[in-house]
Amino acid sequence: MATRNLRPVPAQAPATGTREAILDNALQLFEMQGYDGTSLRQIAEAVGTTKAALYYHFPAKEHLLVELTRPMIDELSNLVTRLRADAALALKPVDVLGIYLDVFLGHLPLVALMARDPATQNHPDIGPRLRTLVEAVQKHLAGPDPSPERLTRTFCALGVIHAVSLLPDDVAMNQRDTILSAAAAALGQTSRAK
Amino acid sequence: MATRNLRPVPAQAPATGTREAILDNALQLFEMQGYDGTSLRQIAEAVGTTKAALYYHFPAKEHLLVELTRPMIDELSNLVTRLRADAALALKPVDVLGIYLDVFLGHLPLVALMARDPATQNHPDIGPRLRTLVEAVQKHLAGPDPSPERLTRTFCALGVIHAVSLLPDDVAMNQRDTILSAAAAALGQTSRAK
DNA sequence: GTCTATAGGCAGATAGAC
DNA sequence: GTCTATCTGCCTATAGAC
Repeated sequence: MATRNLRPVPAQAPATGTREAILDNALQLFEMQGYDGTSLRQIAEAVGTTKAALYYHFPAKEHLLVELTRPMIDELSNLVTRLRADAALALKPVDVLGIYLDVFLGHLPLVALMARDPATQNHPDIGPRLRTLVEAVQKHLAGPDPSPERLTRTFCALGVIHAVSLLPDDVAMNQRDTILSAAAAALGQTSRAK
Repeated sequence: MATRNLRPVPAQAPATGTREAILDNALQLFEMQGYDGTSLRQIAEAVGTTKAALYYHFPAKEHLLVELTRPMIDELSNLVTRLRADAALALKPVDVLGIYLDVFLGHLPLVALMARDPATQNHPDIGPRLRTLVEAVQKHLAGPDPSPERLTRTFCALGVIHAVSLLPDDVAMNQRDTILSAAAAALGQTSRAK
C-alpha cells in the first residue's frame, strides 16, 4: 500500500491477468507481514477473489514464494555463471559489485522479502540456492586464498548492497553510483562515482 | 548453538532458571524459523516442558519477543540519549559507528532476529521504537542539512554494521576493527584499523 | 475460471487438579 | 510451578456446483 508514487518501476508488471494480480498482492503482503504472517484469505481479499480461486492458479501457498523469487534467483545465477566463465579475467571487483548491485536495484520489492523473511530463507528451493549464489559472488570478490581481513571486507561490501532494501525507494534508484562507491570503499577499493 | 568460542559474551546468560531456559530456546527457534514460524509447542518441547508452563512465565507469546529484544533496544536507546546530549561536540562519526557496532556485536543472536523477522519489525512495542533509534543515529551521522550523497552514504555505513548478522560468528567477533574500518570507508571517512 | 461449503489440523490461550 | 484436558478460532487445502 505504498511505493507507487512516481514513475512506474520497470521490474513490477502492472498486474493485468488474475494470476499476476495474485502475485502482485502476495508480494506486497509478504513484504509487510512476512510469509508466515500472511494468510491466503488476506491475499484473496486484497485481490478481490476467494481462496479457492488462488488454488486454481497455484497448487499451494509456497508456490507463490517460488514464483515470486524465481526471476531474481535466475539473474543472480546468470551473474555467477558469468563469473565462473570469466575466471581468469577481465571483471574487476568494482565491476562485479556494480552488476550485483544492479540485480538488486532491478528487484527492490523482492530484495526485502528474500533478505528478511525466514520462511523464504528456509524454503528448500530458495534459501540454499540463494546462499550458494551469494557465497559464490563473495568468494570471487575475496580472490584466491584471502586474508581474514579481506574476507571480512567482502562481507561488508555485500552488506552495503544488501542494505538497499532498507533505503527509501527514491534514494535507492537515484543514488546508484554513490551506493556502488560506498560498497567499493568498504571492500577497500576506490571507485570514482562518475 | 554457537557464538561461545572465545571470551564469554556478557549479554547472554547461561540459562539457569526455567524462565531463562524458555527465553534461550525461544531465541534460537525464532532465529531459525522466525517468530510466526515457531509454535509454543515447539518451544515447550525444546525446553522440556509444556505449553501451559510457558503461560505461567509469560502472559502471551508476544511477550517472549518483547523480553528478548529489550536489552538491545535499551542499549541503543542509551546510545541515542548520549548522541543528543553530545549534540555539539566531541564524538566523531567514526566513534559513533564504533559504539553502534559494539552494541550489535554484544547482541549478535538478537541482531538476526531484529533485522530479519517481520513479526519483530511489526510489533508495536519493538518495530517503531527500533526504527526511531536507528533513524536518530543515521541523522546524527549525516550531520545538519546533508546532501543526497551524504545521506545515502550514512545508510551504506549502517548497512555494513547491520550485515554483521550474516557473518560467520567467529569472523564477527575477531574482525571488529576491520568491520569498523569498512563502515567508515563506506561513510567516506578513513579510519586506521589499529 | 471462479464460486460455496467444508474437511481436518494445529495454533494460541485457559481451567483447574496436583 | 507444572501438569492434563480442553476451548475457540483460523489456517491450508479440497470437493463439487456453476
